[in-house]
Amino acid sequence: MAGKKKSKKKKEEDLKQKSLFSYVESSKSEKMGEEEEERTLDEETEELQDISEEFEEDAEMEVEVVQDQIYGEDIIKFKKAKVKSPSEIIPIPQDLFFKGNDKPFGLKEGNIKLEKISRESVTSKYIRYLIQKGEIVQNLERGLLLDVDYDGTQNKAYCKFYDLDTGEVKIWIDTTNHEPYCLSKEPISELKKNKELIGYDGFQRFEEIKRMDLLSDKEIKMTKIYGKTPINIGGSGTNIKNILAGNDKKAWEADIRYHLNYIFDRQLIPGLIYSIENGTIKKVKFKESEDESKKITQELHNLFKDESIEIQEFSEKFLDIFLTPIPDVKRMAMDIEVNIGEHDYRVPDPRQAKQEIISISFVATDGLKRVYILEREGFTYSKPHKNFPADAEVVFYKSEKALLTETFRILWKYPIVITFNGDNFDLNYMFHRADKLKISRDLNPIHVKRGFGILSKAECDLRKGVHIDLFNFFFNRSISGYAFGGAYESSSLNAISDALLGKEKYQHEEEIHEMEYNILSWYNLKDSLLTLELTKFNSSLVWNLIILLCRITKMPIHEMVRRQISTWIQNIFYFEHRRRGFLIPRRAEISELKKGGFKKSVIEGKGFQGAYVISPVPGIHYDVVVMDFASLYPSIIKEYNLSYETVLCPHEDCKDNLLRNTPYHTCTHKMGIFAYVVGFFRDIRVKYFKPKSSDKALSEKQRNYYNTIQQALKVFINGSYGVFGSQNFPLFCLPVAESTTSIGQYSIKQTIKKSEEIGVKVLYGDTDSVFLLNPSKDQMSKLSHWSKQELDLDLEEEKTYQFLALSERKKNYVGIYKDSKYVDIKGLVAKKKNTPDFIKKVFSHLLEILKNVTNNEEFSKAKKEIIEIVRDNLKKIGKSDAFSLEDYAINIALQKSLSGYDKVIPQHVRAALELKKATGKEFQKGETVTFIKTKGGNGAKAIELASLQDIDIKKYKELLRSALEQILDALGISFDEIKGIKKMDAFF
DNA sequence: TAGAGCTGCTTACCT
DNA sequence: ACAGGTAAGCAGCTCTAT
Repeated sequence: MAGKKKSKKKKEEDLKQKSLFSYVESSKSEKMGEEEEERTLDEETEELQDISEEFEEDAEMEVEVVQDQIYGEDIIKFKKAKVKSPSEIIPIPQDLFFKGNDKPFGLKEGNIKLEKISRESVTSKYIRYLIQKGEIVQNLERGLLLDVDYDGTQNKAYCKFYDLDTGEVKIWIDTTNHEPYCLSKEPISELKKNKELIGYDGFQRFEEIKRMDLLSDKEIKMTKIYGKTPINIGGSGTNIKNILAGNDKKAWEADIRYHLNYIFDRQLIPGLIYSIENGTIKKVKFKESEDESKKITQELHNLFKDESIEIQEFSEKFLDIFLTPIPDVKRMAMDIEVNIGEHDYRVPDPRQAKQEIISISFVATDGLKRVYILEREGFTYSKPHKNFPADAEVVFYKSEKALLTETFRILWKYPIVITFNGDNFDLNYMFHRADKLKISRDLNPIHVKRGFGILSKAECDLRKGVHIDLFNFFFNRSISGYAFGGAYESSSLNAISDALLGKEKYQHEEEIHEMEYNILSWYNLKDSLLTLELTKFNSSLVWNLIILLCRITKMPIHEMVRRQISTWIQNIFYFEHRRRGFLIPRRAEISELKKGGFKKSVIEGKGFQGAYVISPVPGIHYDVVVMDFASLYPSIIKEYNLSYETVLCPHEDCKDNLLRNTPYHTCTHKMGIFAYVVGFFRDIRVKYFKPKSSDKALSEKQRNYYNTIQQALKVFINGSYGVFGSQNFPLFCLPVAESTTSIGQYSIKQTIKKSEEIGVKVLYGDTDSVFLLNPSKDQMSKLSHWSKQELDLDLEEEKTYQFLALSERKKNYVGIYKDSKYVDIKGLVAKKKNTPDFIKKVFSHLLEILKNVTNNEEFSKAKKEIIEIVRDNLKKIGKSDAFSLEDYAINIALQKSLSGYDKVIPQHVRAALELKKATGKEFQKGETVTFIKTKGGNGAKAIELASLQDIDIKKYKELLRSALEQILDALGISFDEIKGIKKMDAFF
């Protein structure tokens, strides 16, 4: 039955900490401790049939199913296919075969003749086709702006709108005559003397403009230098930027990609609704109900009425962004299966596209459920798999070319196509495979571009529609970390793409190329079902999140889903600069003016000093209250007016406005751009959307929506400090980063002082928290008030431990929550994913005992039991009947490719190299190696090659010892003491 | 020449 | 192309006692 093996008790604390996404965390932790039973195909598939109902009512379940996919632990087990004699082969019923379709599609539709243009991109050709056909949209009532890009052939920006009335994508080309440009501080008269510039082919003309220069806090005259095309401005080779640089002059805003520049200049907001009238686009004020939006507008006005003018003005600009409902759009998920040979461990190279595509599945929001299957020799089909949905259809093809062609027909039809890893695999593969099969490019809907980012080798767009690769989105560090609570961090990225091909880890089961049609079709369809479901669950949470993030970042969807938080934040600030007529500074300008570096980092080689960690008071403590500063760094940035232009501002009268614990001053005239943007996000989340998201007076749908907004905001709030502190951030300003952490250090240190003054002992603390020994309500509120008064920061009660074990180690402790008895483990070896299971088992046994301890008497009792357990387990190591080989396994991730280890070769790398040599298995960056510590040889052996006799008993005893010492230390038990008892036992 | 002692590399964690 | 601080194990080296 669906999910029967998973217990559904949720940890109260998880709920509190992770809000909506807590179920991800809890399902993961439940998985950890459990033995993974083998689920049969039946169980799995029954689950899927119920998926749609389940997703409505049971959030926990959905993600479990999804998790299997993400983790590459797709648990489907198949029986090995039997080899059949020819008489056993039943032919496929004729009516299941594709019957042909002559209707033209793609660029073949209509009788359009296009002249050849060499080196033209496939999208550019499509746009020429639309122009010729008269299908560039001139009038549109309500269009959701999805994408903005640049088209080389037209030399113009173009937009993709989702027509809310027809569900189609409409393409609009800029009609405002926007041109590429960069800026110079030289006057036109001076620039005219530059023969190279004037004579340059790509140069267009000059224009005098004014910009506010934040660094000098003055309005300055500048020259706008127009180029013919974006590549004439920046990029590589000869261009205006380089010509200026060659003459020792600088160009401003020359590195902004054209389509983004276009968005900034036109102040377009992707994700909002626009209308087009006779070629002119206009933002639609979208108001479902006048009263409702008026009320919210009023509430938000009141919220910010005491804030700075900068925040008030900025908040106005976000009304639309938050108030406009997010339309649920028509979309289709798809997935392909490729015929991979036996014993082939490599992921097929999409650019080569050597193997045939044997199956493609489609699932769409309009009810489409379909699988296209290629007929191959030796396979039979009598009826669908018993779990194959009744409303899904299978179509067989005699040729791969027809199969792919018909796939393209569907791809042209849907406005939004969802894949999981389609950039690097599915779409990329189909594009190149189509070339191989000599399918006309005019029918091919895919546009393969060069990729960027950590893992993207390619970016696959659609010429007409929009492609969203969920792999990119889900593995964005901020999305996985802040929005989904780090739930799938432990999975290697490569394992997921492998899981989609369904081969890795399933060597013992039937492989894809051996599957009968009924199994293959169901297997293939299931992936698309899940992929679409990923965008649909929780009232389209993920889709809503994607659109909200587009609106907040002002990035086109194709770019937003593929970029990291630093680019998102950069874009927000560029857009804001342009909105207010601020000059976007050059990176070097900031660093020359504001050098910083007043304190060295604790860690050698880091850019600046970070947080302060209080040395713990070792021992057992009861009734410990943890208080912490609510979003410490963002609060500091807002309250202390930290921004690249305000810290060390040029005004004489600000020079004595020193920031605490730093040699820097900050501006008293205006609020800095970092300060008001981060401040606004923080305030509106904490004071408005977070309370709304749990407001019982609202409908569930509304609460869900507000929760999505507060979750999206959290991404920016939590990510902002890290981005500001990154040397690669174009607006990086060392004194800002230093001031943030330095004021943080000051705040926590003053808090310790104050606590002790009012008679509360501080046991420990890290960055933004203090662990207080049994404080009274009165003492806590005193501390809170003092913090607000003296530090301008909110110090709040976070949690209470009935029991807390501290060792002398920082970032290392075990606490048990007072009410829920939830065991909170931080940093201990036993918690780390590279610790062998048998150690984790012993450890959790100890914790079970500690759970009930509330005072010293109970503790002494527990102590005796613990000594007993440790002694017992030490003896068991290496005994054949005690632990299994898997219990000794150590998992370590490869942070680099195998060849990248040139300084030292760690054990896990040696184990991987040995396994590669023995079996040919490839390891990629990010993948996890599972190995056993062995006597002699390498000292390590991949689990695939090891047996129980190989284990190094001495090493494992050592490991158990050091893991347990972390907690035994705190309990006041010495390991030697335990060993001593063992000896005495042996004596008597 | 084995082993002690050290430094630096590597990974995983905490906030 | 988000930050710094901490713990732990090991690789690889030099030095030293034998």
